[in-house]
Amino acid sequence: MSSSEGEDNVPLAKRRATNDAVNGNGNVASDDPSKDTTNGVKAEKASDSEDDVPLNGRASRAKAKTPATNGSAKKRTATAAKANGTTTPKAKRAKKEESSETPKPKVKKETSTSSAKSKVKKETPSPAEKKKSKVKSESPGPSNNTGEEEDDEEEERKWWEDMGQEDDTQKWTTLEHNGVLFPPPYEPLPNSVRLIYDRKRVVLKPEAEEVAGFFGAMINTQHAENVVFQQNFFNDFLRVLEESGGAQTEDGKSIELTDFHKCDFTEIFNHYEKLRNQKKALSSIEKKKLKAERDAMEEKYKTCLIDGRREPVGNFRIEPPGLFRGRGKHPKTGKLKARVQPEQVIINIGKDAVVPEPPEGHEWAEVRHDNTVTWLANWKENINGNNKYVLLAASSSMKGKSDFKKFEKARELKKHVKRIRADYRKELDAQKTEHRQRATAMYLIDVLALRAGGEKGEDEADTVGCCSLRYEHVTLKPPNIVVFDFLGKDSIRYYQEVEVDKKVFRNLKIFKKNKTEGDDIFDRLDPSILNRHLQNYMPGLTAKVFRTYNATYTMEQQIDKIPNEGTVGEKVVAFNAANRTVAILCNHQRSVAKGHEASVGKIEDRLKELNWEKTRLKKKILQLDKGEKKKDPQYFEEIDTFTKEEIAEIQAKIIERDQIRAERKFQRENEKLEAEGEKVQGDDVWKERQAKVDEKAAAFKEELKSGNPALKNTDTVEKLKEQVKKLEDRITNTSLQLKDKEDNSTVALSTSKMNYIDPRITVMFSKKFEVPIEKLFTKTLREKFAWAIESADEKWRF
DNA sequence: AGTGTAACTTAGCAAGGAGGGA
DNA sequence: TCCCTCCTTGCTAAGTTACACT
Repeated sequence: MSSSEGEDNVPLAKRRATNDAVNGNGNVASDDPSKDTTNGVKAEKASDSEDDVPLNGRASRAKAKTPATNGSAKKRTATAAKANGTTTPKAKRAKKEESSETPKPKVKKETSTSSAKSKVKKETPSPAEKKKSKVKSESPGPSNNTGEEEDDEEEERKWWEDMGQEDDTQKWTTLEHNGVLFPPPYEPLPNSVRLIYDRKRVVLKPEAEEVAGFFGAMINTQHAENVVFQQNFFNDFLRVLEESGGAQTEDGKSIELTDFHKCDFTEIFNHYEKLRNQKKALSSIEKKKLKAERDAMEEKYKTCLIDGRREPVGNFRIEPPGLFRGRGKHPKTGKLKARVQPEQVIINIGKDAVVPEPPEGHEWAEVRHDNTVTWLANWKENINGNNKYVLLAASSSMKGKSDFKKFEKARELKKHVKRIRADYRKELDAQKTEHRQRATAMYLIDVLALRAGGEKGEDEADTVGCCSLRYEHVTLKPPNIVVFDFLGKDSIRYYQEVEVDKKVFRNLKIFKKNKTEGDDIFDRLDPSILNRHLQNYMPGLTAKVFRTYNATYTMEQQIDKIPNEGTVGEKVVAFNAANRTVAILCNHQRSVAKGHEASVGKIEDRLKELNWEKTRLKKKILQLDKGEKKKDPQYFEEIDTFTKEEIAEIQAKIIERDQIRAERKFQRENEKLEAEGEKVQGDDVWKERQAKVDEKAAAFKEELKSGNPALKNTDTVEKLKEQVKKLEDRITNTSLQLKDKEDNSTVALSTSKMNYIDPRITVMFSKKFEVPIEKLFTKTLREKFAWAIESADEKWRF
């Protein structure tokens, strides 16, 4: 709604990220800097120019306060909000709670369902409440839900119409669900399939065999070639082997396994490969039937009831055991990810709901009734000790609300960004190193969209973000070019040569002084310090909000540049180009698809061919009328661009292709005839076909010699010119396609579309440019962003 | 004040299915 | 019509951030 008032933002210069990602298989693509197409980047976004907002007491106070302050976050939040004049929902709540008798529920472990419930009920009798009681009466048995109440759906889904006054410490009032789905038990291999060790087939207990199977099934992947992965797998395998009583040869002698390289998994691999193929080979009817069976069995897990509304559950499946596929140089990659037992799983559910039954003979670790969290179940994973959660699906109102809030927060930042930028510009000169570092980091986060960059442990992959940048990640090229080269989240390489503000350059130089490889550049800074500082400007402001803000802002700028003309297809391409700018800003890469090079090569060949065909047409024109050349010499300039060798090559390719096509066609026709019980075509037919190909080849040869294509007697100058035109269209189209393919080969558009670009921008584009939303959002995305599709119009502004 | 952890959000990859061109 | 490509979908790893704890 807030119309773009300000040019407070110079659009980001185009940058080109490198494709040198780690491919997720632990192989850091060995650096080949020559490959890095690096364009210098001008980074000057936060120009203090025309700063009409008075830098009033607020800013200076915030600044003065920050260093000394160690008051509670709550206090600061309230102050900031007050100073702000804008009473955000959060601030309102804070005020409310201060005055209300009940202190803010400090709930973490113990459940305050009842107290929190009653409190909220008194304060906000929301529409959802009313519905709740209504549905409640309809569905008596909590957990035998099969998704009936379809009637009041439209009503249900419009949570976005009354956003803003909800309590976000309490996530639900009633919650019913059917728990989680465990993976099927291990099915031992048939006796014909064994691990082979030192050329001997060995017998394993199912426990050990399962682990060997995990590896065996993936020996064709990159993981299996990673030495760390092999080591970690083998250690865990040996441990399980020992625990299960060791291995025997087939004649019953016990055998000790000690050397990974003596293991031969081919039998196991072939077995699983066979199963995969069998599954693939099923008829579509059988596949459908199996799917229907699976769906029926999973039905009850797919939804839950929250405050009486039926909501989709996301990952209700407990993660199956396997080998941990840590990314990049993760030290634990390949370790055994153990099977999760019900005894490890905590169920979170409403107090009055029926608790789902654990699998026969088992029990849940705990049944909890914590309404301050959104998860339905959780367990601790054994590799890193992380918690895994069963959460609602992206299309649920719970996720929708939090998405909505995320984007609203980014929009809120728009109001403050000018001042924040002015401040960190000024603070680039601060006396205190801490402040100078903070300002420099803010610059990087704002301009380059870096992540916050928290500290990481020894037992994780060595990746960094802004605050954790080290000496070796930043190279300075005077006067003010900085080369960033580091592995970020997911071990994706960030490589960027950037022209930065002179002060930033100077500061980085200072921060690097007297340090060496391994030392933190920002040694006085970490995300919590940075975020604490940001809270002074705006409640809830953190480093990551800048990524959202800048992504959406950039998208809006890009869209504003698109002319509202042309076909839908052209508009979609333009939209994607805008999207790509954002993806590049956020460094969203993907590894190049396996067949990419080949398929690009194919298109290039095709282009070459088309261009050659064009020169042929023009040569034909000249044969018909030499005078044409005088009329328009430029038009005929290109006719000699191809050397004889190139032409020969192109011709050979065409003939080769024709040959293959002719053969294939002939074969297929015969197969069909045979299937229909008719007589197949004989040699004579084939000879005819072959002759045609040979004829063309001969004509080509002749043409190569003479330099002139043979004319057809239907050819006229006009017709030929028309053909040239058509060819030109095809050429433009094909090169556009090629460019798109190349541009997209290393850039992932989906991540920014899904997580960073306010969907209302896309909806605005859809409406303003009359491009159906289906062309911009997939079905899942449309479900996820239903709130945006309904609430934004063609005038919507970020 | 620093550290650890819970709770989410963000991320790229693999498999599979839909859709489009020869 | 068939194949192949491309895109979606599902999966789970890897981040961030708030907050509890000491």
